Amino acid sequence: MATIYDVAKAAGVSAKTVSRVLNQDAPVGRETREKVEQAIHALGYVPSNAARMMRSNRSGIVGLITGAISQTSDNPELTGLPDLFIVQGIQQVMAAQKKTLMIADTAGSADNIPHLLETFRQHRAEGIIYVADYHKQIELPDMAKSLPIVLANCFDTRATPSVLPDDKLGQKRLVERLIKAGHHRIALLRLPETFVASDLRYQGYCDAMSEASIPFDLALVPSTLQDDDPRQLGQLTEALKHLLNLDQPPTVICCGNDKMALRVYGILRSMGLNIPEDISIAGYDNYTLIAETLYPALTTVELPYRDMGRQAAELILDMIKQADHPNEPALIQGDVYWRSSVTDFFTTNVKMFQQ
Amino acid sequence: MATIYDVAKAAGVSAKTVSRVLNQDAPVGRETREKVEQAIHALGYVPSNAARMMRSNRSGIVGLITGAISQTSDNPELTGLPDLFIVQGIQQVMAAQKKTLMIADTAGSADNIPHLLETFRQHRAEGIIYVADYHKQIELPDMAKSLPIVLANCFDTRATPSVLPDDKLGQKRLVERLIKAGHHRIALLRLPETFVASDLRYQGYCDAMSEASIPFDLALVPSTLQDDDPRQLGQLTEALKHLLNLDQPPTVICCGNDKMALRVYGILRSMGLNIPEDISIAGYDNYTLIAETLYPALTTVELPYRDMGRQAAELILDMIKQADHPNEPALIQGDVYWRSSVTDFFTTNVKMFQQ
DNA sequence: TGACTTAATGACACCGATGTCATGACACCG
DNA sequence: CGGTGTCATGACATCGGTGTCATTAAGTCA
Repeated sequence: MATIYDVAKAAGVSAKTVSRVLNQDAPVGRETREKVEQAIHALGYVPSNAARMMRSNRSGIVGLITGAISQTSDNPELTGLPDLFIVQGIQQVMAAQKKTLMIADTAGSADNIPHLLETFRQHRAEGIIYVADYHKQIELPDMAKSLPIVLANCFDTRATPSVLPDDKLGQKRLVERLIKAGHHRIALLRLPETFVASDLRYQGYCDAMSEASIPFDLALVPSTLQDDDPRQLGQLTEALKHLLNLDQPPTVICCGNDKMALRVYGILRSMGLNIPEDISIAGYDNYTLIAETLYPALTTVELPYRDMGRQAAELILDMIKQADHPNEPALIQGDVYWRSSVTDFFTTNVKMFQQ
Repeated sequence: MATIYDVAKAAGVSAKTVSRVLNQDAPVGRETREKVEQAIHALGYVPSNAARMMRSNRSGIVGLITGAISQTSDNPELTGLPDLFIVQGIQQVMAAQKKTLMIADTAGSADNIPHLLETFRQHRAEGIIYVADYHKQIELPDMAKSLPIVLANCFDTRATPSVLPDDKLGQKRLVERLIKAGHHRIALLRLPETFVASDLRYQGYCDAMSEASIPFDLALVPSTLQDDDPRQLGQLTEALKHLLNLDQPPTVICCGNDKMALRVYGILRSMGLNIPEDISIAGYDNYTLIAETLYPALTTVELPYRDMGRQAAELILDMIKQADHPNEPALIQGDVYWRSSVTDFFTTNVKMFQQ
């Protein structure tokens, strides 16, 4: 591969002049510039990042640790790779800032993290973003303290800067919207309690109900589900039967996530019920593959992954520039996507065949 | 950040000796080694990849170009991010070989590719893998020729080494398995013709039917579908009505992919039909989020993404070592996943509630 | 017209590792 | 006891860029 000296020789100038042409950091004569540019083109010269880095001591590299690539199989309930959208948001910001994103993954085991950090250090990464596959608490090894670090979709006990989805507000907004559509008997099928989001969304549900002065009814919130798949189907069926057999059955069921909603669709239909004529269904996540493909399309709340990614990226870039960092997690809001799986009692026009 | 000289000074030895301890490429006295190791630990020293790279001229970096991170929205039919599994397979191999994977994405536009290649060159990437989001033909800029390159999930007209899913064989195996289960009237709902896979799978279907001496019936293969979402639902409904109204209706319908199968579930149920009692359904892709979550779980063919990734990674590493490269695309087989959406007429035990 | 600025360019050191070569201390062999 | 080989270590050059400083020529101002 050609070096700057090869270019210099070919153009009949000094290496430093070639450097000036490349970086435009000092005036270069028109003719000289053209000669140099020709030589660069002719030789197919591309400057070596390594050499640049050595001199400047700035790598322009931001490290990203995720289990997204090599899927974490510890929780089969959530193997949807949605966290990839976070990576996408990060990538967008990094590309715009001409930073290089170096992605490493945990291969499903947190034990690999120290090794990944080591690799990032070797490459002189300027900061690190850790992305979790779902909203959860984590604990990073001490080693991670020497570099600016941002957590996305997770948090720890040391107040490491983090970016999180606002699950509480999201569920609250959904329920508010359901109430506005004329629903009063609103059921909530919670995620397993092991998920941080489970409790936050429950709080959001309670807040919305209480602000609308609808008395809380525990019968509408069956106990949380187990997360191992084979049993969930049976539990779901039980929970649904329970809800449907109430004196005042719900008019709408909020599912813990879109995947659960997909299951609920199947079970309800096997019971001979139509959605949304007999009962309305809402999800959470706005996992579009499910939410938009289901028939009828699913009303749900977005998990604002891309936004979270962008925020996390901007945060780490700020922290790299100034060693400053926020103390509170950034909560990112997700919108309600209103689709045809929920009846709006105040809209006569019930669309049957619309996506 | 500490340098090798800092370590040398702290340990009272020369930089070269520290280097020897690090690389274990020459004998070092026991005592000296311990002093050096202590100094490394005390200073938190991590060797600079950039400096190493300059000397050795080997970066250990493999570049990866994909639209997976920033989703390609040009084909909303397939926005499932499945190609991420390919990246996962690649990552596995690279990590095992201690190579660093540098991931860049096209941000949805092929125009960015030259810029990405430039960046990889600056980092002195030793080879490049291009990953497509679905099986398709592509055309890379000429620029790409100077570096070893492997295409995954796509191919070009210049016989660039590539790794592809064996769509023909996959569909053939599925149909063979259906026939073995007692099905003779097998319908195929094809993907839009714009997809390479559409035709290959059609061929696989025909091969299996003809090898089983089942006469080909065009009525069982309605014309391919359009790929714009809103119209597809209507078309699907039409196609299904057509199939169900035949004198000899199919006992099983093969859908172009799992997502289409998800739609078909919804439509058939709204017609009052039960799966698989009234009609069996099969998909393609083994998109587990759909295939395993659907009720009943979906029989489908795996798109062997992880394997393709691994193959592509091993191929590029071979090409880096020896400038050798294969002329024929590597076709990767995917298994049939037999689940409860298809009736097996030779098995009395029809499981109803099993995933 | 002399002092001073600005443009245009090159010589040289330096960033942090490692390859090459040299050196001194022993051990072993005949 | 001198020659040869291995161990243990250091001095120094080198990889490919860029920062610093020097130099020359040309233009500007009082």
